[in-house]
Amino acid sequence: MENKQVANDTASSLTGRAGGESTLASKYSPAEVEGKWYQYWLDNKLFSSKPDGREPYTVVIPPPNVTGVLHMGHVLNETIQDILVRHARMEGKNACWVPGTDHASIATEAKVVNRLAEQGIKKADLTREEFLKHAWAWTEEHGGIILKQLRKLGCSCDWDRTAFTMDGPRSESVIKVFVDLYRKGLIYRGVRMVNWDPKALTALSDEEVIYKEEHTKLYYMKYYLADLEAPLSSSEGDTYAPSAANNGIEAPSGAVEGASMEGNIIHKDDRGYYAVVATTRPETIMGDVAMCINPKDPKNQWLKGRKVIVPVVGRVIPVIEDEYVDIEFGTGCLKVTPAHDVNDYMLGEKYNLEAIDIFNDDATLSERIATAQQKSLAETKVADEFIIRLDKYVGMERFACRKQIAEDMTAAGLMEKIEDYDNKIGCSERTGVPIEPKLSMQWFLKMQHFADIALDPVMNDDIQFYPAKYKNTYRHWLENIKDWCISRQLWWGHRIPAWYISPLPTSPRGGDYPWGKVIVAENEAEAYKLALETYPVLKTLEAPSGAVGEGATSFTLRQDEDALDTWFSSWLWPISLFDGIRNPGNEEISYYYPTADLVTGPDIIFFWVARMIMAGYEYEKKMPFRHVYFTGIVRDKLGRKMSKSLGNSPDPLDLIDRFGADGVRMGMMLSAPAGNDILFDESLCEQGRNFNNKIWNAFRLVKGWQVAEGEQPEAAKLATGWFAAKLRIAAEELADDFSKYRLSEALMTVYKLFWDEFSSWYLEMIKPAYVDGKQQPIDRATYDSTLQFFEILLKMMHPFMPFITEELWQALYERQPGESIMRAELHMEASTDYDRQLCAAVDELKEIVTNVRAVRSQKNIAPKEKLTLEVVDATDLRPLPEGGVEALKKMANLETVNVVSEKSKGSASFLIGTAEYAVPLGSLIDLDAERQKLESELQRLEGFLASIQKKLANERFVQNAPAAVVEMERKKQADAEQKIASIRETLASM
RNA sequence: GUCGGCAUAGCUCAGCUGGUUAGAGUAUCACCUUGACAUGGUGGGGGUCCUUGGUUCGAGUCCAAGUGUCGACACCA
Repeated sequence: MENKQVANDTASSLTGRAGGESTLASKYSPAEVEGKWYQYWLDNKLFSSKPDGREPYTVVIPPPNVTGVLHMGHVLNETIQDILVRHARMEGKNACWVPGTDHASIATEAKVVNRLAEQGIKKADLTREEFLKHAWAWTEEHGGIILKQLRKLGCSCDWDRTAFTMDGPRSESVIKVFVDLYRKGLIYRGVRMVNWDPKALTALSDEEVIYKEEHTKLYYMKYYLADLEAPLSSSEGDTYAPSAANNGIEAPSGAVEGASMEGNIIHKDDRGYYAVVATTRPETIMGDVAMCINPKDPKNQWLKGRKVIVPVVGRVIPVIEDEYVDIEFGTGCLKVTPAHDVNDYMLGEKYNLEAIDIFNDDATLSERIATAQQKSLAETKVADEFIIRLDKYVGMERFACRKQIAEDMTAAGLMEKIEDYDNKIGCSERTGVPIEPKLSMQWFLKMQHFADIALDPVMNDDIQFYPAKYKNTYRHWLENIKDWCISRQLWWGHRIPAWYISPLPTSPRGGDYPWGKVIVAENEAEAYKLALETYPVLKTLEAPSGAVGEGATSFTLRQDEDALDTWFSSWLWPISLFDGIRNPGNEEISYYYPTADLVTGPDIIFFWVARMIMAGYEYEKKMPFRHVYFTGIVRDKLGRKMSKSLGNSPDPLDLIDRFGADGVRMGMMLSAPAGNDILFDESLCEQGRNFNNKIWNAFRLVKGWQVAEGEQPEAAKLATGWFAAKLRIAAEELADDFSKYRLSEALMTVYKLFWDEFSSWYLEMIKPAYVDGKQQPIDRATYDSTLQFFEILLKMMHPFMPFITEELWQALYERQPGESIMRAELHMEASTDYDRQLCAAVDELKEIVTNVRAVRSQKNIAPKEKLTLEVVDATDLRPLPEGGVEALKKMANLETVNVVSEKSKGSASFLIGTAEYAVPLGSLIDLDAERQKLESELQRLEGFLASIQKKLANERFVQNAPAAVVEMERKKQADAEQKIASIRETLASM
């Protein structure tokens, strides 16, 4: 409490200060500053955007799940967006960052179901309306927490535009699009094999299935020949090839004519001949309707045309032949279960096989298995030894059943063997449970049309991907596109706008009436109208008493129960946010669309990115965004994915408390090279916080100075000229980094610019001296320049660190109410050749200073002790820029800088380029150490020279290399020779 | 299995169309409680640029093969 009071005073005393003595705390305290400025930005509507004459810069947020909480992945993603948005805003663009949340159909519904379960309520006991009431309550309770958290991070979203994928305008847009696509013939309904999530009880799209490696078993089961009368071979043994060489062991009689018995692998035991089928899912034998072999499989020729008995079940099934079967896998015998495997389904279609669905929706065993068994046993006589009554499995969970049936089969002698097997199992992305392929009636979107319109713009870089490698992934998906299953057996989501025409109890039945026909329309009234138009026969029916409205007739409409896949709303996001679906061509969509940059993870390139591109071209005839920046996955510093179970995922809000939002943002960006995974390390946030502190203290220094009118010192004149040049050059580097989305490099550029160039060099060069323990005032010109530089630096840093830069920007000069660094534009002049020369000259000065400091360090000379510097063998000080001598004296703490023809005895010398400098050390000199140092330098130079000479001695180099390169080598040679001579001379004189 | 990315200092990464004996940040070591900042200052050490071959006057950079690693996609009854 007390602490806070002090800090508040600090903050308020800061604002409006114009010079004078500093009472600022020596440590920057972000907690006292960040909330204040965020509120200020909100109060002054600084995030808000309206269409105007400026160039728009639009970003739509990848909407986080409405009930989600902020995690490190969000921090990365949103920080990048905020940096881009703030940068664009400061370029003078009309930046608009639209926030919002996603209803996340399946995830949210699962959460609501769980919560209801905790209260002892089952979803099945609720009506749709009741359930939705709970879901909305949950959404309102937890919804938007994440948006609040984004404010802590400093995100400059236009909050007035906050949208939700299930709010009014977005929902209407979704429905409109569904109807439109249906009418275009791109949406259809049909029974297909889909990915069924038995926990969520819904179908999923192919993209929602993730494959997991698992250690399972491969079960080898015996399928006995149904022709029990076939004569057994006279020989013993399980496996043999009945060739002449094998003592004429006979194959079972009745083989298909012409089938070669050569190389067959035949099994038999005392029950008879059998085929072996390998499967990972023995429980699915209950749905077996055929066995399939490859007609070209030499080891299974003997099975051609036969019938086999499904073990346990006792059903007699045919052996069919199809080249789909892999001869090499298992035994080459495939059991065909059309209801429970995608490929088997295809075989079933091809050979007109029955599909026996053995599971209930929750993947427990259905009663149907028992009924089917009874039916087939009634048709065929199968000995009891092959059969187990299936009643015992009814209601059993699928994995329990698998275990049980394997045990039972082993006990009954129906199992040949069981092997360990590594398998990849398709699991639900959301619930994690293994997917059950299931035949069901679903809605699909035809994708070929969309793939056709969405491929080229990415491949020819109308839409640019960063990094570009994801173009390949994108192309691969589009070139192998499959139809999109868009219906979900869920309630939380956009309900499919399809109605089925149903008779009333009083309605006549019969072929003329369209009972069960589907009508797709935006709402029920429309559907009603459309039904009557489409099926005029409905008009002939008498309206029951009490029916109202024109054309009211004796039928009813029953709406489809299913909801749409969440992504069916997300794919419209860049359009629906500006109401482009409901109001095509409105002012907002015309102005803000296409958006500029999309920042998202590569994991949703198909779910979302590709589909937005499709919708964009379908509905706006234009790309939805110009650039896509794919972030990496945030991992811990050991490279592991962040996960709750590992406990290696820090809470972003906790990090913000400890390091400040600016510090966390910086920590994140320091480790975030575009496109690579991010190895997040808390110590980077610490580095960020330290940088904030550095900025803060530089500010304390500058604002603590007394200003006096007076001559500008030579050193300061040089420093201000140099730093102005440095800023111009840095601005160009920054612009280049931004244009390539190299944000961590841009950050590193400003980091070094501020810390090294500004704080360590510039401020030290201009800092007024202390005389008699009192700091001297600074001259007006230098002070003014310094404040200007500081302001430019703050602007450059603002996108990365919005809070501290606002705090200091406000305090740097007198500001008007409502003004903000956010809206302060940063326009820099182009750098010149002169700038570069000046920087090179100052770099040389810096090198001299560094060398003198090194001499001090090596000789243990206190920084306070003044030294002399000799410029050896020069006629004057011309190599140094104007003011350079003064700057040198100040930075290296030199008494004098002398031009000498020969350096003093007992001095430490060094070379900068070809110029030699010496620091006389008198008795402090350690000649041996000095000699050693020079000799190692000499050795290095000689090696260097040798390599150059070798190059130049090579005729082909001199002939083939560009003249400029050869010239450069010659210069290097001359320089090296000169340096060597100079060192030799020194050594000789020692 | 197919395709793609990556491999450079202890760590994380730059290094662009080949052309100084390879750079940054961080870590580390030594020294420094100076008057903005010890969340600091100054200085130092640290590399077989994964391996092998090739192209070239010249390769961290281009090509090929291999190894390791990460990812996408496909199949696996």
